[in-house]
Amino acid sequence: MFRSLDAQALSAILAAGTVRGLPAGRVIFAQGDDGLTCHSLLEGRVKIVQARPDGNQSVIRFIGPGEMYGTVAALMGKPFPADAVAVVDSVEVYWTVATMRQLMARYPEVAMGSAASAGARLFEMQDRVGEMAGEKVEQRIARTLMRLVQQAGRKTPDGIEIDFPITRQELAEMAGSTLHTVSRTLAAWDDRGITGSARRRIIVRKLDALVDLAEPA
Amino acid sequence: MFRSLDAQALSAILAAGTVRGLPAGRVIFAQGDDGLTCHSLLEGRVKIVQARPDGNQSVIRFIGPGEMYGTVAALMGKPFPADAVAVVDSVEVYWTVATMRQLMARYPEVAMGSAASAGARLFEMQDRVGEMAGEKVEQRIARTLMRLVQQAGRKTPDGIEIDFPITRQELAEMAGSTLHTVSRTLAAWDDRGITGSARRRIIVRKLDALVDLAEPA
DNA sequence: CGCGATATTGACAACGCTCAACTCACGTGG
DNA sequence: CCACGTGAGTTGAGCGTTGTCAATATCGCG
Repeated sequence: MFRSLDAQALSAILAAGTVRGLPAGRVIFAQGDDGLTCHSLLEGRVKIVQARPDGNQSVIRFIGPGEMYGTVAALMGKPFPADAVAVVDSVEVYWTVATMRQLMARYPEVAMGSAASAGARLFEMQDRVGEMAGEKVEQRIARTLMRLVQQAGRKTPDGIEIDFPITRQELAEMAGSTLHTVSRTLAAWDDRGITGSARRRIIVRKLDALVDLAEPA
Repeated sequence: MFRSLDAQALSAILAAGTVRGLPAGRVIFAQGDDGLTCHSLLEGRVKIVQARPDGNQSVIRFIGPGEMYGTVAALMGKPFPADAVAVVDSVEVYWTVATMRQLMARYPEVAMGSAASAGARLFEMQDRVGEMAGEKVEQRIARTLMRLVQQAGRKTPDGIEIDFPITRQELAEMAGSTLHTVSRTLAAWDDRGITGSARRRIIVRKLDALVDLAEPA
């Protein structure tokens, strides 16, 4: 989202905020907190998690380097609707809302960029609502994996690997299922050579097969 | 979203677009069409429906008077991600993207307003993803009804009525279920005096009971 | 008046969740 | 260096919720 800015503007923008390291597991902001800061990830991986009244939680999305988070809530003056947690050691910049508003006024690209990213996420969420509505669990897991591949896939000689550690539990919370079903499903896919999974690591070996699984009959 | 504009600006904005009537059932734009127009509803009710590959469809949301639709896709230069269909005879204004951009430049309130509404919808969709992930059907139907009450509730001596005709099929497509289950559920609620439903009409008699149903044990 | 759209209801099957027991990998501390 | 504990993953059995199939009832509109 900062791609269209020249180096000078970029460093000015960075200088206006605060850069800090985040150890794995660190809670960056919590659901219900007043949205007073805008964040952008420089390095690592952050998950956005929504706690539900019944005690379960659902992973809304993973944030990668270059992406913004917490920004929409902050700009709207609303409380954060979810937690943000670093899943690996990471580095982020954050700004106060006031600063972000000034930056947006001074560099319209920043405003444009975050509007575009909010729009893209809106579409993604609408798609997900549609998917969760009618599809079977296996298809939802397949789609979830496909999204992860797109957002965090790293090519290896063996296939495409999700480039951060993810548990079956988390995958289940994204797909709207349980870690048991995810475990069984992945085991079956591993047997068929579609994926290769180990402790907190997943490799997709046959992306086309995964696409087939996502599209029903 | 036009609330903060004075009368003069408002009529200029209206004059820049085209006003037209929409008979019930009319398709305003279709999923996959290039997003070349921005729309706002003046009167009536429009549903946004996403067709899924398996042939089923899911109702993303209902649009009421004063709300914009199709705008995010148009501004991003993307195809519309869903159909828009008038559910009752309605009246809308629409603008070309180019015109909308000029209006946004001239009246920043317009830009602000649509950003805010996009943000609100993003939150709503995130909530829905969370809900669909773990909740049981009855809870999802309850939440769906609550949303409809908020968006299109009209007070009557008997309770709060959804002010446009809605089928059980549509309710099912919003809640991610089947019309059969919705029918059974509504029948049970009717018996308990929580709702009163008739052909294409739903009245909520005990909103608090509905809220209880939405929150699991 | 008749047909299509909408809704109701029952029987049945199955998908996937819940509960439960167990294995395995890894890191930590004695 | 090994024992232990904890977090992650696997696997099995049983059952409930909910979708599928099917038949019928009702309402409205043309």
